[in-house]
Amino acid sequence: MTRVTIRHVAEEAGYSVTAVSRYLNKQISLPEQTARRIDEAVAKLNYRPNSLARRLTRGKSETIGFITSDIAYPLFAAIASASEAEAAAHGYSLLMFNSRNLVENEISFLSRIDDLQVEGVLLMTNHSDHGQLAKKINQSGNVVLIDEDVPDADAPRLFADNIAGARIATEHLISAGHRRIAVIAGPEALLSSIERLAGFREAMAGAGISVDEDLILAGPYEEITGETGFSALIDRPEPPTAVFAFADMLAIGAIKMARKRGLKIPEDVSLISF
Amino acid sequence: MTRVTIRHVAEEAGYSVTAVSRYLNKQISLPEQTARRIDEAVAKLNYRPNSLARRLTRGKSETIGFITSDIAYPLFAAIASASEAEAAAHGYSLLMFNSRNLVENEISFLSRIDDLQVEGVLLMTNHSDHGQLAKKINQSGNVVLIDEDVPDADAPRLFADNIAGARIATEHLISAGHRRIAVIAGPEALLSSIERLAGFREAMAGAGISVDEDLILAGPYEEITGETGFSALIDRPEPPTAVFAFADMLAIGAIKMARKRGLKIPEDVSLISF
DNA sequence: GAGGGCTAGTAAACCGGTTTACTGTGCTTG
DNA sequence: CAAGCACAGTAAACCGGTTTACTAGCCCTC
Repeated sequence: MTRVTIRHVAEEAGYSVTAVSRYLNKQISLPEQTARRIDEAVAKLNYRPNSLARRLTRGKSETIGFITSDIAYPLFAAIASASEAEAAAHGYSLLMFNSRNLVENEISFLSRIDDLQVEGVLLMTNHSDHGQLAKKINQSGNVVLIDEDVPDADAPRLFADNIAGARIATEHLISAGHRRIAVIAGPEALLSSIERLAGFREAMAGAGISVDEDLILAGPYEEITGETGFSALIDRPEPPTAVFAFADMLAIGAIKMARKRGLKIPEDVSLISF
Repeated sequence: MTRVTIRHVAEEAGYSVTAVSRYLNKQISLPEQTARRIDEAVAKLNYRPNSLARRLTRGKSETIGFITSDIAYPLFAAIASASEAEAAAHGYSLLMFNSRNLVENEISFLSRIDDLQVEGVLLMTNHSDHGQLAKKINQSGNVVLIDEDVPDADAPRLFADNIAGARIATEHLISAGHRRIAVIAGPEALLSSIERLAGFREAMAGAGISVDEDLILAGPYEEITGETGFSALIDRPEPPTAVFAFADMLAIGAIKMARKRGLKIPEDVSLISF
């Protein structure tokens, strides 16, 4: 079963390759009879253009890269789903990469812009950058930063409203009567964590509650941070009555630890997550 | 900024394109000095081979398709993450497609095997098939069925142990003292749902408990099925004390409905999910 | 000193499309 | 009735790699 190429179609139809190519790409209009003979040849041979060849000549891959630390994180999976739908609507496909939160992986994935594997990249990083990533982004171009910032990168950005979101979450806990509210935050240098913390402080200040700095813990956006953070908070002499986790993975870790230690949510301690 | 091609490198190094190509692909060993001059030319021009061109000549795309109904479903996201990791370890990439559970989308995505966009496909379907899908799979080849079967398809398969899993889940509920156990199942024609139901019945029979057929509801693996199913079960004259949801999406729907109706899990009714 | 074999390369065809530049024919039109 | 133009279609170059088949020079050996 050798592949059917456009040359086979041309031969079958009795026209030149050029005519077939241009007709199939609708760049030329041919008399009805000619068109029909080409259509028939295509149908008879079941011709499907080799998309690799087309992309090579066109210089476009009709593919967009999608880089997250791990697509198994629910937020990223949701963004992936929505992005793929929009890409598909424009005839594009999404190429998925999991960086495992390593800068070198992110950079090597971004290189695929250079070798034309992808036309652009949606980048959701999850750690702070010391310049390498920004440099690569500026070199390659066609990168969009989603959810998390890369300082000094020259790229469009699309972020959640972290400040307002955190304020609303905090206000919800306050209005439920909580005063001792703990925070399990993300990495200290990350925009999302900084902004969410700002929103939290804003809400606390607005309610006239002073923030107990000992109740603010930070760490990577991973389950283990939620587990150890929750444990540490509960062990304090004056434990919090509510915990605000800055990400779902942190909340999941906290829930697991609560169960392990026999604490019930929300009876024993309230939990809210961004 | 025109692209740097292998011809530029050859010229810069003072050797033929052939030599450069073969050297870079390690198909030839050259004297140290020659090798160095090529390396230097590559470095100086910052040459990156055009992967589209390479794929065209090699006839391989080093890409695998990954088709789910929606990658936002946690199970699929987890499988995607693991698959991508394994693919990356072999130098392959994963192209993501969300079929929205429509056969025609699955079929059109599978066609990308035909036009060489992907070398193979991991297919997780979520509905029963009336032959079209199986036909397409058999035509294209290089499809692996994951999580859910397509009858009559000639393809390798990788499924969860649905029977044993459902049996264990059911036994867990029974050992916790439950006798009136309800089931919110998946689509009746789907292998996963059929097998899980078999596992459930096995466990019930093993414990000598008769199954109340009115407590077995079925529907698509979507939140709404969980919501309406849970509601219907609760409204029965003799409601169940425990509910076994055959998928996470069903359980999420059930939890939402429980909250809406003021019922607590597990105080008022137990819930377990496959 | 002719033949064999190795080294260090090279020219040209090829992958399967797209695109540019061009041709031959017939119909208008001044 | 010759110039101009539209129509229908084509040959060949091109995209940027890989691969096949081949050569020129050198050393070794019988």
